[in-house]
Amino acid sequence: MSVKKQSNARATQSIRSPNDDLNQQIIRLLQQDGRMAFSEIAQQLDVSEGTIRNRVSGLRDNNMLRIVAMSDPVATEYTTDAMIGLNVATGVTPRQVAERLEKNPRVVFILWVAGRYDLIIELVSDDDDALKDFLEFDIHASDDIANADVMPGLKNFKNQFLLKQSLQE
Amino acid sequence: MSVKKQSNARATQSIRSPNDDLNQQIIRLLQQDGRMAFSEIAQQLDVSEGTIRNRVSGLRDNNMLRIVAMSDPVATEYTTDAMIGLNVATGVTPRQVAERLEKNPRVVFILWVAGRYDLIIELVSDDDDALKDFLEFDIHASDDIANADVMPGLKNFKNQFLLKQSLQE
DNA sequence: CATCATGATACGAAATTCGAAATTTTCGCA
DNA sequence: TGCGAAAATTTCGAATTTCGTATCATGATG
Repeated sequence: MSVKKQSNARATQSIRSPNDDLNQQIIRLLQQDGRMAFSEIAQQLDVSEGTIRNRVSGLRDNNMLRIVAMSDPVATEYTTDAMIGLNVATGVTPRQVAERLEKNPRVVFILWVAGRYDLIIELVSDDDDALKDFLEFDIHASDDIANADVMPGLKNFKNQFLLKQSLQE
Repeated sequence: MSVKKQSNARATQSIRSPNDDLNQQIIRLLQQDGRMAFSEIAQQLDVSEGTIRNRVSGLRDNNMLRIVAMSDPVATEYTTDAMIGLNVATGVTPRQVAERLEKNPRVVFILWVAGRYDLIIELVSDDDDALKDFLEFDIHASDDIANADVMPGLKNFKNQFLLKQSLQE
């Protein structure tokens, strides 16, 4: 399957956790069952329960991991969704624009990229005016954006974070 | 009299959902924290712990509820992350391409869009060759893609999980 | 080499979950 | 309206898990 680098004490010194591979394995188990007992995870991964507890709470505190319930109807019904490719105005950094847009709760994803655009963002909402409002107030009303390519979502085929995650069963 | 849509003794009865409002409230709480203790849920909703336990296991058994961990791959792994805008070849539908790419576990997001591209996908991985391999085997080796704009991720400013309910916190 | 910091572990106490039986509620039906 | 069966809820002691905290191991630092 994957590469499985066990003791790669190299650059994987992540944001705030050593031994990243353990975190990945914990996450992998919790992705299958978000309620799996820490003690069982510990047993499967051959470490102590306290370690699992510390790791999980650490990951959660840093918003790197979220354990939530999803009910199929709800999860499948978020739709009005658009990807927007942005080019920032001259003299403005992508970071500055990102920090402004970040505050909008409908913007759920902001990635600084190289290539045709400077930023790619994802906009979701449950009401049809959201896109219009966003364009009006967050894009056109600001002079830090030179160009915005709006690509309305038509159908979401895959989103690792939404259900469907049940693979490998 | 009562409009509540309380116990619709129709087909929904057999599954296991009498008092639907209670299920909704349970789900609402678990959407905020998938690990909330049954006893605490019970306390908040003023029913017994056993009821919560029965409801949750019933919902889960019937695949009406899923409790999973979601991790931000970019935050948890040290990954290369790319957004790729795709245009499908003539005579091919975005759906067909999506169904092919969907199988690749490194593709975590596939959205059919209107606009400059047909599909926008997100690729994550834990090693640097992944992008090259993906382009080689999944893009160039296939004749269903007319164009691919690769935009390597530079920095992820925001990646909020795309759950409707997370908007209302 | 001592010290400090960080993470892992150990362990008793508190809390939670579990299984199963008892109780209550629901609902069809005469 | 009342009865009985089925379903849902509650109860409760035991098993399990989680939690708080102290201790240990490992590096980094001066």
